[in-house]
Amino acid sequence: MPDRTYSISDLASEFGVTTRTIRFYEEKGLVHPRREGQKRLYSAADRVRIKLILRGKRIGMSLQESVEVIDLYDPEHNNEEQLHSLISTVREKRERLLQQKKDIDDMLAGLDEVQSLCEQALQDKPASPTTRNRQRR
DNA sequence: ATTCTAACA
DNA sequence: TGTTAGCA
Repeated sequence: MPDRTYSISDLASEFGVTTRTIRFYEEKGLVHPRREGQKRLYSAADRVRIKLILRGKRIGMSLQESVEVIDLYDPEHNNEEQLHSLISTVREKRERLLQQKKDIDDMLAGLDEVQSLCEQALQDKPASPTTRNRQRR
């Protein structure tokens, strides 16, 4: 049954998002589920597409960026122009991640310093009565 | 009970 | 995106 279909709530609950989020992606043209009257019917392919979009979101990609990557799986768009576009996107993504890594390392260093000062202050000061009570247990 | 559209926060 | 209203 590889041709199973999913309701919008099926996918929403599976991916931990609201149905609004999935409809929102459709508004943005990220997915085009087929309809059965008014109701949306998502195919296994639609499901994968949404999964990839959410993954891209987690690693900081914009919805548009995710679409660019996802479209590579579509033979129709594997032309030279698209590939150049993707290479450009990947390069920019790499630069952004490196910058984030630097910012995180700097902040981590700052936190180490603060923690060190706090521990130092506790060590140089005699334990308060309440602290002694906790230590006794 | 579910889903849908539309509109507003 | 969340929420909410009013339908089907």
